[in-house]
Order: sequence, then structure tokens, then C-alpha cells
Amino acid sequence: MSTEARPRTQRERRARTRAALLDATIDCLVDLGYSGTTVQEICRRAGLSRGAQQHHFTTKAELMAAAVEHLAGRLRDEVRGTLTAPQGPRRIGEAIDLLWRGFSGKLSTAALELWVAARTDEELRRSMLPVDRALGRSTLEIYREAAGADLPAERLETLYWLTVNVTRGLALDAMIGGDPARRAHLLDEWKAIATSVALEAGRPGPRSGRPAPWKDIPAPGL
Amino acid sequence: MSTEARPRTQRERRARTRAALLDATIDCLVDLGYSGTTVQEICRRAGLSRGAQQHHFTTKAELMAAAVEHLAGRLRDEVRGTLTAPQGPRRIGEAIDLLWRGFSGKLSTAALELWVAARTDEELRRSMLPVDRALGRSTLEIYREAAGADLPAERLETLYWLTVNVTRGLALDAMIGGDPARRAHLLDEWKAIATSVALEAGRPGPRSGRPAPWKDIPAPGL
DNA sequence: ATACATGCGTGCAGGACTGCATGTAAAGTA
DNA sequence: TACTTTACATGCAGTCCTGCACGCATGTAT
Repeated sequence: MSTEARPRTQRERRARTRAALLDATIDCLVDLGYSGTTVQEICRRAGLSRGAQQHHFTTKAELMAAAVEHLAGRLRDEVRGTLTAPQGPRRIGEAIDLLWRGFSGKLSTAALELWVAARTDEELRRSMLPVDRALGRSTLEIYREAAGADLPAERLETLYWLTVNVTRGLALDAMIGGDPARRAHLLDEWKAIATSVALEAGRPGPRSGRPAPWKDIPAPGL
Repeated sequence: MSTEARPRTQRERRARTRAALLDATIDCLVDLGYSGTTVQEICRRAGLSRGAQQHHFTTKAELMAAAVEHLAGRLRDEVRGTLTAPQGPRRIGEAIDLLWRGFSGKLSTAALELWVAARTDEELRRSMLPVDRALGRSTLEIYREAAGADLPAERLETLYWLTVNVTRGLALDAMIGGDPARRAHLLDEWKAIATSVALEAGRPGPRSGRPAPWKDIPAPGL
């Protein structure tokens, strides 16, 4: 029997229960959607009582806010975990695959539910914005390191955000029940396009001089 | 006083009430989100009673299903309405702008709410899938006509769906509260990329031979 | 060992929403 | 004009969810 069999110290108990609640929250979001997610069900899945939940997170909104950070952390781990620093000629395609995998899993589904809910929930949105922003930044950072000096920073950012948005759209399509084959095809096409764009170092911008680079990167997250 | 001041015939009354309810439903989806949308509020906004609603749509699910079709119709009108058949060298950029405008308005926001809700609501999803599929097809058709024979059909479809997905992602970003300047920048970049892709008639595919074209186009809609 | 703090369970009240049953007025029909 | 159908309103019941108060047990400090 491991030393983790049953938490004896308060700190351990606290951490375990909180984690159980937050994981259950994410599960609920994935399985039932935001509107179907109720504290009752969360507690049921976590194997805890309403009282326990209320002890740790007084209100439902508080629980959701905490779930946001928990989710961001797990997403970050997922991205970092799958990043195998692809190098070589096909590295861009691999990077896109990576982003796609990261943004089409269960965690991202939960994030989507939260974001859509946050649209009409001021409090939730305030909780999510900074967390999501930080996640976006750190993810971009990972790719920036992986790219090294091969790619101008600006070009990389453009491709990164375009890819993020394409994958977001494809993730939605997958949610909806779109054709997987079509998604795969589009992803392949996008890889080819992104690769060729990345390689054309001197490609002209939208019109003549390219617009000023945009600072202050906001939310990806999904 | 127009002849429409107060509907006298039953058929008219019916059509008016139904339209009022469905429009109110869409308004609610935009303002309150799916989880915040309640039949009570819908009736309040429509200026009708619960009884009236129930007379036309027995259950809430039925009302939502009808709202889906209503929404699709309005979206289709919107797309058709703004389509001014842009021709000339910059037509691709204009077309992308069009798609973006169509997919980032209020109606699309409502559609997004419905789609996200449909993910965990089998019944709603069954209602939405065919409607959305038809909408996607007809929209693509519009662009196919606009493009004429200038662009290979396959290339057009790829660009169309990629654009749809990019705009979907950007629409999400807008919802969330992302930076408008960044979205504008990304849209410009995408226009440039799409244009260059469209013009390079002989650009190689993902690898050597391009994959078989994918049939059976499913859902865009958002 | 005693007193306090923390983690957690149970029961209840208030509120909200959906669905139904009943009633009334207006439109259509013979 | 008398009768039927349709459109719409009102009231009520059942259900579900959230938040709170209280009670018990287990850690923790002195």
C-alpha cells in the first residue's frame, strides 16, 4: 500500500478534495455542457457531499473560477508534454499537428464550454481572461523556442495565431459532428500552406508595407 | 396606418406570433446564452404569454428546433444580401471579408450557442445537422458561382472551408474579448495568403499527389 | 489531554423553470 | 345567427438547483 492510500494530513485532504472537485467539474463540462453542469452532479462524480464542496468553494461561480485555472494548468501540461521539439524540414507540419491535438482534446472541449458561457457571464469572463491570456503566451513561447531563429518572430506569430484559429474552427466542426476526413484534408492543406508561407522569407505583406505588429496578445486557450 | 397594423386573419396572426417567438429566441441566445435562455424570458420579449408559446411550440425543444431553421433562413438571407458579386483582382479578399462579416454577426453568435448546446443535446443536434449542412452547401454554392471558372472547384472548396474555419476561430476570439486589432491583422494576413494560394494554379499539394477529394460536405453554419 | 480549527455530511428553505389544465376572445363556417 | 376551431391568457403543480445552517468527526496545537 502506497503512502497515498488515505491522506492523513489536513493539507493532503484539502488538496485531494479540491482536485477531485475540479476534475469532476471538467468532466461535467465535457459530458453535460455548461448548462447541464450542476454542483450536485459535480459532487456526485467527485464522491463528495454538497457540504464539502461548499466548504472549499462557497459559490458555484467560485468553483468555476477555480476550475478555469485548474483547466489551464492541465492544458499547459498537455501541450508541454506532447511537445517533442520537432526539427527538420517537416517541423512546421508537426507543430501544427501538435497544436491541433492540443486544441481538440477533452480539455479544450471543457475550455470551449467555459468560454461560450463566459460570453454572457461577466464574472466568469473576468476569471478566464487573464488565465487564458497567460496560457496563450506561454504556448506561443514554446513554439518560439522550438522555431529558434529560422523564422522571423513576426511571421511565426502570424502563423501561430492563424493555426490556433483554424484549429479552433476545426475543433468546433469536430464537436458538431463534421466529417473527420474533411478535417484531416483541411489540416493537411493548411500544413502545406503554412509551410510554404514560412519558407518564403520575402513574401510581401497584405498590401505594401505590412501593418504595425500587434502587441498585447490576448486569448487563445480553447 | 399600413394594412399590417393588426393581423386580422388567423394565418397572419399565426405567422406573426411564431416569428415574434423565434426572433425573441434568437435575441435571448445572443443576450443570455443558451443556458440563460428560458421560455419565460422569450415570451416576455415577444410580448406574449406562456400559453401562446405553448400553443405554437408544445415543448421548449420544439421551439429550439424551429429557431434553428428560422436562424438558418435569416443567415442565408444575410449572406445572400451582402453578396455583391465582387469581381476583379481583389475579389478574394472581398469574399473573405464577406464571409467574416456573415460569420461574426449576431446571428452567428446565436448559431454558436446552439451548436455548443447541441454537442450535449442529442435531440437538438439532430435538428441542427441537416439544416446546417444545407446552409453550408448553399453558401458554398454562392461562392462557386461568384468564382466562376477562374478557380478550380477543388481549390475553391479548400479555400472556402479554411476560411470558414478561420473565421469561426476569429469569431470565437471576438466573443471572448480578444484584441480587435489582432483579428484585423490576422484576417488581412489570411487574405493575402488565400489570394496567393488561389493564384498559384500549379502549387503542389500537401505531399506529392493530393489526397482524394472529400465528398459529402457537412456542417459549417456558425 | 483538552481546546480549537478544519474537513465534511445532512436537512431545509427559497427561487426558478417547465409543463399542463382550464378559461376567454377572436376568426372562420354553415 | 349558431356552432366550431383557432389563438391566446392565467393559474397551478411538480421538479430541480442553489445557498445556508447546523452537527459530527478528524486533525492540530498547546
